[in-house]
Amino acid sequence: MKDYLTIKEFSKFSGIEQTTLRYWDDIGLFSPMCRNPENNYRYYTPEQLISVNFITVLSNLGIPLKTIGEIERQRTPQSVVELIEHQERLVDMEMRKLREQYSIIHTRRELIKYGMNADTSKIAVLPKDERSFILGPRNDWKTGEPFYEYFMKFCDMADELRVNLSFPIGGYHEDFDSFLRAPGEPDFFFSIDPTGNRKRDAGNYLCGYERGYYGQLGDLPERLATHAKEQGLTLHGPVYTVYLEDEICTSEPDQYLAQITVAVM
Amino acid sequence: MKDYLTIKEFSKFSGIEQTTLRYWDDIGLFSPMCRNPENNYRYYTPEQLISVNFITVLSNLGIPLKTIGEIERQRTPQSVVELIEHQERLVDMEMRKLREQYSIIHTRRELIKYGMNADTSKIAVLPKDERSFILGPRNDWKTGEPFYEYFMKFCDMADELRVNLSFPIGGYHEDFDSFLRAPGEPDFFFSIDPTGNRKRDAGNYLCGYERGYYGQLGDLPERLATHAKEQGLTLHGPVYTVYLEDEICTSEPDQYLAQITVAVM
DNA sequence: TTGCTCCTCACGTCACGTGAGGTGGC
DNA sequence: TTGCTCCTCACGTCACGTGAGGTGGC
Repeated sequence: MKDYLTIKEFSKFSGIEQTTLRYWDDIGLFSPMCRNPENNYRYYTPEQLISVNFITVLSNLGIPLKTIGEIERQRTPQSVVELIEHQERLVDMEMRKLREQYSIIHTRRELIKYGMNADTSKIAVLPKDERSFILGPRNDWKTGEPFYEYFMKFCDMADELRVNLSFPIGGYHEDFDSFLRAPGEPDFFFSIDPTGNRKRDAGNYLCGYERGYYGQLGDLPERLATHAKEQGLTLHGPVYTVYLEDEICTSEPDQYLAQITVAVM
Repeated sequence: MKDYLTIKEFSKFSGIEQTTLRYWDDIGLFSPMCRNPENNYRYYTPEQLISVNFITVLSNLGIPLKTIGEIERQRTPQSVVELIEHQERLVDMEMRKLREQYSIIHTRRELIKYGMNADTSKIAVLPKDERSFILGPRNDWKTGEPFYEYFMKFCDMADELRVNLSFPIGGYHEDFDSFLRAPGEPDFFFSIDPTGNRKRDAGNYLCGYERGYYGQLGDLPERLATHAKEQGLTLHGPVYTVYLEDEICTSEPDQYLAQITVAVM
């Protein structure tokens, strides 16, 4: 005949830690129905197993305990419905955020894995899947202004462009000539965001790699040009520069891995 | 010609608070490229805008800063891929949890709203949609053993039954006779979980309400029986007892709102 | 006596947030 | 002088977690 539960029992049935129950008691959020006056033991009722659950839910949803206490004190069906509707919207936003975080690390992983498995020593024509991205504003390169000025402009516009800067960022030259003229000065930056409005179409791409710090492509541009000429390839459309391995997966800046892709007819 | 960014500028471009940047510097997680020796001002490079992003992502995913620091120090493409794969699984679990929390508050809201809009003064036959639930173990009522003994058994088995106790819980009588014999002693408890394996079918249900504390149904059982007899209704299948308003939305236990439903032929 | 459960303090933790008081260049 | 940015140091916050030291019933 158990009409009261000790803190241990209550903890077991509710799944809430004893320290948490004591803390909730201390701050006046949720207290045992009574105490043993002799030894001050806490005694909970089985009914409290039900009422504690809503606190757990609200707490899991990230609502501060103080707020939960205030809600509890003045709850009515109407106010609880409004609270829940508000929380439903917040959970919805949280889910969107999580999906985006997932997408970011997933995209990152794909790039790194591609780099790990690629034969980075040679230039080749390879089939590529469609990939979405978001294009930034045009970079008007002026002599003297350094690279990062343009990159920071891109960062500064991220909010407006609805770009999350945590997605990998690449360089976009309008055509191969533009790339050859200034490989380190892309006409645009782009964010490799799978929900982006632009697409690099599926198809065959001339593809080359070079290890080194940002913008240090060595003789890769010339090698790509020579390869295209020798093989009689017609290059068309934009040139994409993407770093498959960068500061995220290596601490040696001269080991970053750049990938250049440009569509062949 | 900005080759260095002040903490204010870096904060603006990266979206990270100045206090956070100082804290990350203090704990050695992420420090400015250099300091002004005279006034100790922090100076960041534009490249750091890129490298800080991954820290933000990992932190957003809930990885402790200490762990992020350890990862950073020994990162290789291989280890980062493994880390990301691990995180993808965690994000997946987090999304499941969020969906469940959403489902819990959504179910709660539906019940409360139903109670608020219902005409609780009269018994009526109403069409009901299909509803899923999870049935607990059978309660073998013995004289002397109080209600909560059985309820606690249900709580105790929650883990095995894959029942999340935060979903609303109801009473289930196998048939109307069983309900009439002992309205406060359901043959089973059930959890109103939309992903449950059992279903209360869509169809017409005799439906009555009563305000009062758990199990205090007053003369509702007899009123239901009388109504069914007068209207020539044949009741079949289980009787569901659900509290549409309970301690979650009111602080007055005698104002809880019970709803009884049983299918009519 | 031993083992177990409970108690109350007090202090630690994590990732910052918030002043307080002071500097330095225009 | 005023306004602005930056600094350090110290203390606060939130929701607990972790002992330390002590009680009480079988």
